[in-house]
Amino acid sequence: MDQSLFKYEVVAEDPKTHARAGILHTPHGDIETPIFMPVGTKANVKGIPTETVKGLGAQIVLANTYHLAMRPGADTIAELGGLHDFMNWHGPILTDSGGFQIFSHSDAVKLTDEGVRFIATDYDGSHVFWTPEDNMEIAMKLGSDICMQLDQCPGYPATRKFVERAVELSSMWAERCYKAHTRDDQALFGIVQGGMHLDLRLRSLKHLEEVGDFPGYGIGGYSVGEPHEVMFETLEPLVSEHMPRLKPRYLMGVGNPTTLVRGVGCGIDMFDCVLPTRTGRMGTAFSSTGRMNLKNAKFARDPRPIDEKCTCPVCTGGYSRALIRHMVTQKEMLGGILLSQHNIYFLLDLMRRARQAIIDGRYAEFQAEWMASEGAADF
RNA sequence: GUGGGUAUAGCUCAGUCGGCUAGAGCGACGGGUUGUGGUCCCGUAGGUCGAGGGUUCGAGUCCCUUUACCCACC
Repeated sequence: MDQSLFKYEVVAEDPKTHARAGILHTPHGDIETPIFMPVGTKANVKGIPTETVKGLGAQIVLANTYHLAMRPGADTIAELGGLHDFMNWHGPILTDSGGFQIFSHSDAVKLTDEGVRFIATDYDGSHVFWTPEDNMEIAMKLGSDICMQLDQCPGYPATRKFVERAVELSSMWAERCYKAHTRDDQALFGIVQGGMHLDLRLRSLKHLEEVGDFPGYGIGGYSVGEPHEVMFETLEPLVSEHMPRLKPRYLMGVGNPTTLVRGVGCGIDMFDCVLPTRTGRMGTAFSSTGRMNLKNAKFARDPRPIDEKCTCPVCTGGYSRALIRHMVTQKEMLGGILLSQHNIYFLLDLMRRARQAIIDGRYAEFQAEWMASEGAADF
């Protein structure tokens, strides 16, 4: 990999917290951090056209190696010019490896040191065996700007022994991914595991640093069922005291608005989460006054926008709570689409404001204001 | 008018030989969802079993009367 294509610059550091603002360069554009990355697992952010995703302010989107390898297949995408052309998104793309699917499909997965065998029960039930090398080959065919190593993500609760083995396996796979990954215009991030044990987290990080010079680090295995305080007990010291300053830090799969604000305070640069789109499709909206369930009867005759303080296209576009409630309860697809857009904008805007606060040197105040606000109450 | 059928939750319907506090799906109401197995998951409310009488230890269930609706035939 050509490190010069993926330079990470720290633009500002907050004096009182560990928050920092940065720029991550990629071959398809620069990313201003901290950033929220909308999830587009199967080559689209569910329900939202790419130009709209861009219009909401997204700078980078996710896609998923496991799902795209199953359908339509890595060769098909490569033949069509790669993932950017295929999904009609010409900005930066990050692909997850399929490590999370080892966790979420755990009853249809066989894990060995050599690799992972998936039973594709969500497709046609066929059996697929992947080594870390196979996984890198797929990622390189897809051609995302950033790909993630294959890893094992333990759930919660988990025994220390189980988490320890996941760290060992993920470290071994990190080394194999690192050696197999040869594409210059694509960055490979290692992933720190270790569950809720700080010493295992540090061991995992140390392994990765011994493997090679990763251009960035994912932090996986959080938000898998543990209470938020349990997460921050180890996340805060891990990130603020031990992770290299000049590498981007990506907290995988997180999360809700409050966790993002606190995560930035710990020094996290990148987040992704299905929460805004999944809960949006089911009728939930983020707002400055907290979580809203648009299915609630109290919105049936409410002419106001979802969030009166929100400047997103949905809230400024004339869509009332009453209409959105009607669409969601009647299972009209536009309801979930509009809520997904609003929720994505909400997190993107939150991170934009967080970045400005860091640049202004007042992130501690920003975080305190958020934590005291109604918006933080429900999360 | 005659014969037959139906009537149970807001809706569509189960309910065994008469036997515990009458169920389901949908709908309503509320909650959930964290590197997308998601039109998904969990919970709550809601009944004079058309009405009246009878048999029975016990009736949504059996008998009689009655009302409404449906079908067929005059």
